[in-house]
Amino acid sequence: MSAAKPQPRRVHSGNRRDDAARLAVLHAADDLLVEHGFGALTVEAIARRAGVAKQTIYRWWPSKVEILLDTLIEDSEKRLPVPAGSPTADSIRGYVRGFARFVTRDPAGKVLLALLAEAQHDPGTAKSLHERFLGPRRVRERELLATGTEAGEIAPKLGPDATIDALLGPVVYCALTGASVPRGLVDTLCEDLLRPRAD
Amino acid sequence: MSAAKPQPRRVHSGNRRDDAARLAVLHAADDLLVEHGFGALTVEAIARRAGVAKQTIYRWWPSKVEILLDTLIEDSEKRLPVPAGSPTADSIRGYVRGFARFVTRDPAGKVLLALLAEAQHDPGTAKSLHERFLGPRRVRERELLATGTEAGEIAPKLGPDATIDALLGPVVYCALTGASVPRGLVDTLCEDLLRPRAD
Amino acid sequence: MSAAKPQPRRVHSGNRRDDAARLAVLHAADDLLVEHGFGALTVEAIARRAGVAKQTIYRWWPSKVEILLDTLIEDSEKRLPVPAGSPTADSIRGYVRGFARFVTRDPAGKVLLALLAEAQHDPGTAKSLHERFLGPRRVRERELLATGTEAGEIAPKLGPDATIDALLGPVVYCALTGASVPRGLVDTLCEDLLRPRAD
Amino acid sequence: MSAAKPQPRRVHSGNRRDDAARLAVLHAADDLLVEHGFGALTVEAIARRAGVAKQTIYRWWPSKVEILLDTLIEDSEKRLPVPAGSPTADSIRGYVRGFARFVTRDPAGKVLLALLAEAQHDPGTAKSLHERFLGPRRVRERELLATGTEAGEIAPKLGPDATIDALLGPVVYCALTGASVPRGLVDTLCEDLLRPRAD
DNA sequence: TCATAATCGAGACGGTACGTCGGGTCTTCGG
DNA sequence: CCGAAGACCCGACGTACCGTCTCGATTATGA
Repeated sequence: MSAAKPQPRRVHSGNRRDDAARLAVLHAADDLLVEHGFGALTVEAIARRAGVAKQTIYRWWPSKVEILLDTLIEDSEKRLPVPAGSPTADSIRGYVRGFARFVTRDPAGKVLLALLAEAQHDPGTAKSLHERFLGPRRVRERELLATGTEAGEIAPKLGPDATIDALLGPVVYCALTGASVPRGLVDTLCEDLLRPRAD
Repeated sequence: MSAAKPQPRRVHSGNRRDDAARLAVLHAADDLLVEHGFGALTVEAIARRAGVAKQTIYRWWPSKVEILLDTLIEDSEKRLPVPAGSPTADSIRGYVRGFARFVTRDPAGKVLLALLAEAQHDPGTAKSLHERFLGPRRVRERELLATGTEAGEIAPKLGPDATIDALLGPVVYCALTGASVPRGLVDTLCEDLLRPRAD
Repeated sequence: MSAAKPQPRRVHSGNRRDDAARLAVLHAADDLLVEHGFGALTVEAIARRAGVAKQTIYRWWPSKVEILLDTLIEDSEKRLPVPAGSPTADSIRGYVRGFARFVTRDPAGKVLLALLAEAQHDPGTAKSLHERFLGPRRVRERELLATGTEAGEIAPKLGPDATIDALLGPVVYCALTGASVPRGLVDTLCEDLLRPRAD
Repeated sequence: MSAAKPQPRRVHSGNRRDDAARLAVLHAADDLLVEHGFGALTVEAIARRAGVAKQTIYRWWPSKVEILLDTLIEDSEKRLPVPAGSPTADSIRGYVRGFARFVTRDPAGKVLLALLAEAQHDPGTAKSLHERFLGPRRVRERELLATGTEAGEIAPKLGPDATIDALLGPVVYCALTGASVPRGLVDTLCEDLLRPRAD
């Protein structure tokens, strides 16, 4: 590091999309959200922080919401995968517990909350969030329940969507209100909703 | 010269706060939110629509969020009161059903969703929402459960906050994702959570 | 002074115009102009400083300019009277010297400069300034020259208005540009313009 | 679809300053001053009239005063240059006459009067006006007198600054009071002040 | 080999809304 | 009726971002 070169200025890759710029944007967005909240998440601030021109952002993302969706999708697939294969009652309960942890403690969970919030303010966000995150994930969650039911691991008394809403809803609501998820809540719901009465 | 009086100009009340202006602001905010969404809810737009000077808004409300809170508090007390007196299992279930209707179909419910959303973006909103709406209402909801439990009407298996989160959370989550509350969801939850297994 | 009475609140006189309020306004205007410049001279600031309601100002003065004109007229008649009676060449020169002092050093002179300036920005000010100050004073100055000429004290080579403009103009210009009046300027002009060449 | 191109929208020049915007601002300011006076000369009005964003004005000018100074400097150098080279008594008198015309009849002269006025209200304006207009011009005027004196064309009886103030002051004063410069005033002053007594 | 084409940083541009300030009008209330 | 107080509508202030644009430089590609 020489003092004579204060800005080593990341060199870009010519003709092709610059992946370094892409990552810089994603991380800048993530960091700004976590550090200063959604209010500080302006395109200008992201560009500043990422050391990127605004135009570079607008070239690749239609809005800051899509940036957040990109990070959310990547992170959630790493840190909160929907269990595949043949689930057990335990693994399903584990997923709900993981969801609670994700949404209340993981920085990436803040991104989901922020997008869920922004979706209330802007229909375009709602559409994107459903198409790119909520919808696909819900499909896999339904498969999870279906496979578990077929295998006799669980016997939900409600329909699949109702069951999922009943399990995840309280967790999300707690996160949105800044509360921690009360101890026992997830387990009780899993027992009540996934086991038949005559268990 | 008579026709040259183009400004009938609402007359205001001198030294005291002008209640007509107050109501005009509240209604304008409500209308704008319902008609064009939170994104269009700027102080300038409210002022324009209400026929009021911006300064009059800033004089009485620190932010547009407080305007919405004012309307939410007024409306929710009219349209979704927490049952007082001695509750029955039925009246408690009725409250949860009413909550579902409020939050998915009542225009005033949109205000709650918008504020819950904005609270994710701005800590000040979160604070106000808790202090002025969520907190006081939660107090009354806890009393509802406590009275019902003492009277032997219900026997919740979870703690009061967990019970309330488990009942209202799914409803709020459905509303936030734009889904309607699945038929049977509320009833099933009430049965499971408010009655002991061996009922 | 008792701590229990923080505002001794000047008592007003009921039915008649309150002269204390009138003076408080005039002094407040004067003080604000001298201390913080014309930019700080708002009606609100005058009212604050004078401990007077805005309406009291608007009731008696059509604008802050008229307030300044009131003080200017009062002060200039005290501190820079146009010599009356039978003038000598010396007394005329003394008047011009006095004018220079007034306009460059006397705080009341700042009021004249401010009004002359404001007259460039606002035709109403120009009108008032002429009607209430410049015009009447010019009348007396012309009389001064006329009487002096008749008495043989002076023999102006230019017409009366031209002479006055030529004598006072440089002084005003110096004041406006923040310069002091160069030594010898006034005397030389008086000699050249009031005495015939072959004197 | 072809006629659907309603925005011909002046195209701007990318990374560099848009000269069209610069000129639009200068002309808008000039026009507003002449048409509606300094009172109507708000940044918002200039922006509106010039078809320019407010930010574009604030980007390049610290205040509306500097806009006026820009136009004044440009215009005065075109329409009222200080004679260069070797002056004659006639060319010097011609300059003073030109100054009188400029300040009483040329729209650009109104800009000078407005700035001189605003300088009374605001020290920053005074500073700028001196540094960018009055000072440099005064330097050239002193050179004019010095050169003329050396050449024997004139023999001022007063110092250079006093001479200039005595020549221009009356003209400016007449302009400020809305009067026309009395016939003979300029010529008489030039004769008296630029020629030695024993002429 | 070298023109072409796409990307990048930079940042000017026309806009909209922000929250504040002062202007001038009005009404209430106490003396 | 006067004066203090202060709410009201209005419009300008100077700032922050929006999303679009043009620039000049950089670099991989293919004629």
